[in-house]
Amino acid sequence: MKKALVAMSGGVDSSVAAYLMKERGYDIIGVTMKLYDNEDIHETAEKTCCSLDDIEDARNVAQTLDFPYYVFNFKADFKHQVIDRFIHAYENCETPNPCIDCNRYLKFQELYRRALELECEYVVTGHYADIVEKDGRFLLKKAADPRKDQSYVLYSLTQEQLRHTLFPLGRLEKTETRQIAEEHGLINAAKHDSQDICFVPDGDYAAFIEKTTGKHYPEGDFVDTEGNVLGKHKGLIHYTIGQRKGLGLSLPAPLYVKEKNPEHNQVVLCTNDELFHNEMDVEDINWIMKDEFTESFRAQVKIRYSHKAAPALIVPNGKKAHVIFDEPQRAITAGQAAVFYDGEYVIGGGKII
RNA sequence: AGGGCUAUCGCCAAGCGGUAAGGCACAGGACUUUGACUCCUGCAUCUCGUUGGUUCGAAUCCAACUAGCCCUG
Repeated sequence: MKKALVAMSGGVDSSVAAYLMKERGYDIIGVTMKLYDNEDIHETAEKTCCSLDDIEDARNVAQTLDFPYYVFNFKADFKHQVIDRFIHAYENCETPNPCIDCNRYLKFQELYRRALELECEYVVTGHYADIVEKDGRFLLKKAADPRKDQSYVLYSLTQEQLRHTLFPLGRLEKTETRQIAEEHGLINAAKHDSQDICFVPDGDYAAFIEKTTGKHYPEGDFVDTEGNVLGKHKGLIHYTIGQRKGLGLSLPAPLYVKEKNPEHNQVVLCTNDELFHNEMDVEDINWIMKDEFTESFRAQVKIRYSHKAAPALIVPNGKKAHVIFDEPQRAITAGQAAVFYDGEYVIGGGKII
């Protein structure tokens, strides 16, 4: 019997993933990755992802479905691979996507390694995405439910990882997932979807960074594109490209963050129209469809999780690429992931510079 | 010291005698496995600098006062 390790967050999705694996006849082990303690994230209440409640939910599901369940301590890896990268990105005036790092370094790297140690052939998660094999190559494909598709956050998966990963929910609609959970008496059938950064439950990521590093990020000037000072900002880490809310400025019209200037510790503001650009550079690309691309090609490109993929010309150069959109895109932001699609398939993706 | 102008929500700003537009900011919610964006709702009523007056009725007219700005000496 094939063995699989199911990553369980305590939510509905991964619980149903476990159920489906069991139904397909796999010998499964459920695992929750303990990513941090509440004191690590400056919280006292137990109401965050991977909290005791979530672990209890996952354990409960494992009991209901009758398979072994463990909690693995990934605190050190999470700190090193996710939180530290998150903080460094903001300190470098980039805007990180920690979920992507968590997938890349924890779920499909560290957890996969542990799976091998446990002689599991597969790592299973509750992501909404699909993996198909074509001519010996494993391709990452969008989920059937376009509203839940998570292929964007999985672009970093290598051939070896894709070969050893299963996404049982890839062909399901979210409503079907909840229905299955309900039908089989899973305790979290009605549990709300997770959202926000799991280690910043109150959403105030800047406060999290300041508490964690103990640093103070100095105040500076808001300036317009002409260099006129418009007011004081609270420190560069508080802002990201395209941001409107929280500037605290009252002006005749809304202004948005155009760019951050670390040399002068300034935040440059502009109108919405001035946020659109049609070119960008991407680095650290993981190519999925082929080992490498040498010719320019056309693709649809997503520049943030909830972005409608936009048509563009990709000019590859090894692990980097220059991207030229047909139509200018709003607030192209360094640090965010750019993922290239060929229809339903992920061609590859990398980090916007 | 004279002369002129202006005083409406935290900021900007409509209103010109008939019973307080709008924008920004802010708050809450929706959306969302990232940050954002977006959308919805709320946000001046012993109220329109103060005090009086005219009027059926005043933020809107009149007077005085107060404050700020400008000009002249």
